[in-house]
Amino acid sequence: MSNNRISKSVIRRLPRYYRFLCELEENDVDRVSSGKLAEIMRTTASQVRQDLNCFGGFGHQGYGYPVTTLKNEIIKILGLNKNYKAILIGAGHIGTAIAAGMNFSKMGVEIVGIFDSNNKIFGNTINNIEIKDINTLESFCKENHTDVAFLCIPKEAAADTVKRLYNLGIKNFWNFTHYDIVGEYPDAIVENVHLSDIMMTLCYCMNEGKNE
Amino acid sequence: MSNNRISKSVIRRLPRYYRFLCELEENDVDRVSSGKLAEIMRTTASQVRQDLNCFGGFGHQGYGYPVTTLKNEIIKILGLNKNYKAILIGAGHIGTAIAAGMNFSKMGVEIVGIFDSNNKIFGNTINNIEIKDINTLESFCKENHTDVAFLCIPKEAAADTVKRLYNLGIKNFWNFTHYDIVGEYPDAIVENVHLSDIMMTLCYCMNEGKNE
DNA sequence: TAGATTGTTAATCGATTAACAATC
DNA sequence: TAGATTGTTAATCGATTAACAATC
Repeated sequence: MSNNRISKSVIRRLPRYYRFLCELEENDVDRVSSGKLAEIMRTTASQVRQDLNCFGGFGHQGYGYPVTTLKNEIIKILGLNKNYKAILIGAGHIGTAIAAGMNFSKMGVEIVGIFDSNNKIFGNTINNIEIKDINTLESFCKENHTDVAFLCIPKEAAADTVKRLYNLGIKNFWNFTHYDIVGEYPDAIVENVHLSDIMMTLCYCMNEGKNE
Repeated sequence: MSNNRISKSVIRRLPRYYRFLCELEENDVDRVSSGKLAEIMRTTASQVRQDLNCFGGFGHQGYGYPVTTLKNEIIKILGLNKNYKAILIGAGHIGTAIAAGMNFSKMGVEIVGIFDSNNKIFGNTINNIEIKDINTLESFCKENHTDVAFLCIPKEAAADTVKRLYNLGIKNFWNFTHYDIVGEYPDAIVENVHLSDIMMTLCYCMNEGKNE
């Protein structure tokens, strides 16, 4: 797995390759050409070959790519076999949706703790995971290995919470707030999901061309 | 508002400009230079000026950009003043989180209907909006103008639902499913949110560099 | 073998950054 | 006026696409 700086554009496409390869596998397709994969992905055969070649020669000339092998390689490349432990902070609407609605086991990720500041919901469970007092965060993390934190809290609470997490050695974040984690902690690894930004982009696109 | 094809990269940054300009306005800052804005946005002054100039000369040499004016221009550019009417399909975890947790009025968007196929929740409300039987979709849309649909349903239901919506003349989608709307309807305007893809990208980044 | 299809290099395209004259 | 800062053009950088020799 030669890892000489893969661009973010390539990485962002990997989950899509993974999804489509899973579908092909389910349909008992055992090989696929870059052309066919490109068609499914709505891109070019060139891009498919360039992308996959970042990680090694998984294809065979005249044959294409073996579906299952390639799928398994992408699992390893993405690290879906790593069994990451996650904690979720903020059991509000979005936090609950994430914890209850997503299939993390498919990605080798496990939510091991859920925290909130609202004492009315302490002890409630989401998917059999108890909601704990955010004040017990430090003691929990000292006893339970944690790889990544999902931030589903109001923006006002974010700076303080991230500081506490960072001080506990947690540097990986899935951030649903508008707090700029990387601005404050340049070595943090962050994926931001700014739903309202995406909604506004959609507003633009709906509006586009309709201006005179 | 000269609209000769603005690139998607620029559009995706507009909501961030908007957010930071709102913050500046709240702090009673009345002007800002491209350099200062770049610092806040963690980009370059060059990019800020290039971006803003796509839409016209909002700045003044030697002075910078007037915060409130610029903010209001971006509202118009994004179309946050259009009062779009949305319907939400699927009142499960993510649908509920979207309907209950987001501040759409800030973006000039209003959810006017929520639909689901589960008769156990018909009549329940989210933010005072009643959950209706998906079978009443057609009659509802014929009586109520609808600009955009939020798709928060399982993938299996997506193809059929999108077909019904498309046939009702709805071509704008906020898509939380993995169904490929544009593949099927090339003239549809779609923003996809693939949360599991983002999570996998984060897995990669957490994994990165840790491979020998 | 002939046909298919890869891996990889070269060409193109687009986005970002730098530079600087214009001007408030 | 001098200093600041824009608007805009040119240079650079990166990502995508095209082309083709290698080879299964």
